Parts: sequence; structure tokens; C-alpha cells
Amino acid sequence: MRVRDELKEQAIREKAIEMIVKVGFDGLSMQKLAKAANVSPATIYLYFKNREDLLNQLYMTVDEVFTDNTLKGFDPEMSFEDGLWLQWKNRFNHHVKYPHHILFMEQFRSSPLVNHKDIKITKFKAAMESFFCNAIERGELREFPLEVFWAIAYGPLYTLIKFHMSKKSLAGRKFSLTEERMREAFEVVVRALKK
Amino acid sequence: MRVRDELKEQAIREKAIEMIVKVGFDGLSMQKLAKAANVSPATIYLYFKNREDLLNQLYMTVDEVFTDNTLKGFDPEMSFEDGLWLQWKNRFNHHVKYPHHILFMEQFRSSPLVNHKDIKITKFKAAMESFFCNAIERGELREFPLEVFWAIAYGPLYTLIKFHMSKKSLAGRKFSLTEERMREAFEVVVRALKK
DNA sequence: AAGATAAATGAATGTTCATTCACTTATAAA
DNA sequence: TTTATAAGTGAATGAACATTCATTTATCTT
Repeated sequence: MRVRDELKEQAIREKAIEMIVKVGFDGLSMQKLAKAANVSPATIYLYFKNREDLLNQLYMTVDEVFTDNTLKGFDPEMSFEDGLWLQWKNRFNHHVKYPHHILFMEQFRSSPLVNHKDIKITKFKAAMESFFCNAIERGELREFPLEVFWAIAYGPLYTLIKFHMSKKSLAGRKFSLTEERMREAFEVVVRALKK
Repeated sequence: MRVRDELKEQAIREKAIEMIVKVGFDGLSMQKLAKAANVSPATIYLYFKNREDLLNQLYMTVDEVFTDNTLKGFDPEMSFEDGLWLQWKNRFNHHVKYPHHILFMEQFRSSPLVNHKDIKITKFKAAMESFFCNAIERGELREFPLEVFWAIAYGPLYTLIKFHMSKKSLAGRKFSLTEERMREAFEVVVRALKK
């Protein structure tokens, strides 16, 4: 029996994300992907039921890596300040390590294809929610709806990450998100949220 | 000479945005669009050079409407608190009035097609930058890089708008962004940014 | 070494796509 | 009315698409 070549599947997955980021969902064709991954078009169909399945599987994998990286060293019982700072660092590091992923995720999420099962997301969401709730119960935080917290706690970070990733600059010079600047913004955010 | 029927162009534009939001860039075909707009495929090509031109024109129009709505009543000389609050209200109202637009914009921006000329954007960016700089010169604000300000000033608003637009809920109940909640978040943000 | 099995393939299939073209229709000017 | 002109059309075109299939190839078991 011939054995499965895992490198082939890897190549397909990687090239697919690369292509989607470069040329959009619109531009991703199975034949071009096959060529880019050095594989026959038919081979793709050994690993993925069809184009939609490929896209969904990519999304699920990318999301899993994100969850793993984000929860690294994290515990919902941490103090609010420590936990949120760890989240900021984890998320920043993740997006720097996998620069393609954030673009892919954004495209995927803003496209109406999303149909994926929420296996890990639930675990992730649960950890985040219990983190916030613990902090509120401990009386560390001013009382807001969860969404308002979430927005103030993470909104700025993602806007900063976008600036960091972007080739363009807001004012004349290109913005680079150092840990120092991140800390600066973080302290403003935490001071605003804490009691 | 036969006269141009502006309703036809309008129909094409509206249906295109509708379709893109519903079915993604991927799913938008010229023939389906023609059918949806009650028009011959060839008619589309009277108003738009080709598919790409159609998409770019849509983007430019949508962006122009956004700029107009956002700058309504706005003056870069306003006090920081008044100006930012007006921005929050303007942007929120805009996105509620044109719920398709934000999804379309997001898809467009996260797709690698963007190629549009920056005519109005420049005017818009200039207004925003001078607004921030004025506030800093007047000594109203703590001194941060522009991007850090921007991130703290708008990041939370957009996260809130996304929650408001989303069908899904973060905790059990669906979140609705009332002016009261917006004001609540706004005050936290302003307090964090002001000297 | 032979046989069995699943991986891998290139070429083929039928479909859908963006775009064009020869033609018809409506209207402004004469 | 007639004529000129541009709007509007349905059908056609060739390219590109997702997917399948008859074969070939590699590797495990015996």
C-alpha cells in the first residue's frame, strides 16, 4: 500500500493561504493551487472533499493555532491586569509569527462562507468570559456590559496590530508596534477599566 | 438620441452590493448581477468598463458616502471631547443607516483588489489628523503617537458596532448598542486619553 | 518477489464565467 | 416626420473553472 505524503497536504494548505492572501478568495482556483503546490488537481481532492471543504478546513486549522497561542500560559483566574497583558502579548506575538493568518481570517470572516463548527472556539470563548467575570466578581473592574469591556480591552490592540502590519502609514512615517508602545496603550486601557 | 436611464445604473450598483454582502466577491457573477438588476449583461458594460472597474467604483462611492456622513457638522477645530463624540455618533448612525456598506467595505479592504484612487480619503485623513493635532497642541491630550490615540479613540467604537451588527451574541443575550451604552464607553475612552 | 491497496496523476468533462457583437429601440435635434 | 445617435439587448464566444476518471506508481504485507 502506498503511503500518504504529508508534505503534499502541508504544501496544499500553505500555498492556499498564501494565494488567498495574495489574490483573494476570488482568485483562488484549484488548478492554480495545484500548480503552486506541485501537485495534480486531483490530489487536492484526496485531502479535501471540495473547494468549500478546503476553505473551511483552512479556517478551522488557522483558528486552532490562534486559540493555542492565545491561551499559552493563560489562566482565567489570573488578576485582570496580568491576564489582559498576557493576552495582548500572546495575540501580538501570534500575529507577528503568522502574518498571513490575520489577513486570511479577516477575509474568511467577512466573507459569507463561514459555516465552520465551533469546537475550540467555545472553549476559547468560555475561558475569556470566565476571565472577565472573575475580575468583575473580585471587584477589580468597573461594571459594564461584557461587550463594552471587550471593546475597550481589545479594540485598541487590534487597531494597533493593523497599523503595525500595514504597509501604509497614518502620518508620514511608518508605525512599528514595539513592546514599549504596546505597554503605553495597555496602561491607558487598564486604568480606564479598573475601579 | 436615446437618454440614459439612471435607474438602471442605480439598480446595478445596489444589487451588486447586496449580492456581494450575501454571497461574497467569489459569488458575484456578471450574468447573475444582470438578472438581479433586470438588465442585459451587456448593459452593465455601458456603465462600467469591466468587473474590476465595477468593484472599484462601488468602493469609491461607498467610501464617499461614508466620508460625507462622518464629516457632517464636524470641524477639526472642535474641542477634543465634542469632536470625538460627534465622530462616534456620526459613524454609528452611518453604519446603522447603511448596514450593507460596512460589510462590503470590510470585504473590499481585506481583499487584495484595492487599487482605488485616494481623492476624498486624503481630505478625510487630513481633517482627522488636524483634529488630533489641534487637541494635542491645545494641551487637552496626553502625548502619544498618533496611532496609539487612534487605536484607543476608535478601536472600541468599531468593536461595539460589530457587536451591534452581529447576529450572534457574546454572552447569552443579543447586544444592542444604545446611545447610553455608547456614551458609557465613550466616557471611559475620553477620560483615558485626556490629560 | 508477488500481490494488494491506496496515493497520485494528467487528461477529459461539462459548466459557468467575463466580455463582445450584431442588432433593435428610444429620443433629441433637424 | 425624418434622421442621427447613443442606450439597451440576447445570443454567442472562448477561456477558465471545479470536479471526475481511467491509469500509473509507490509501498506495505505476505
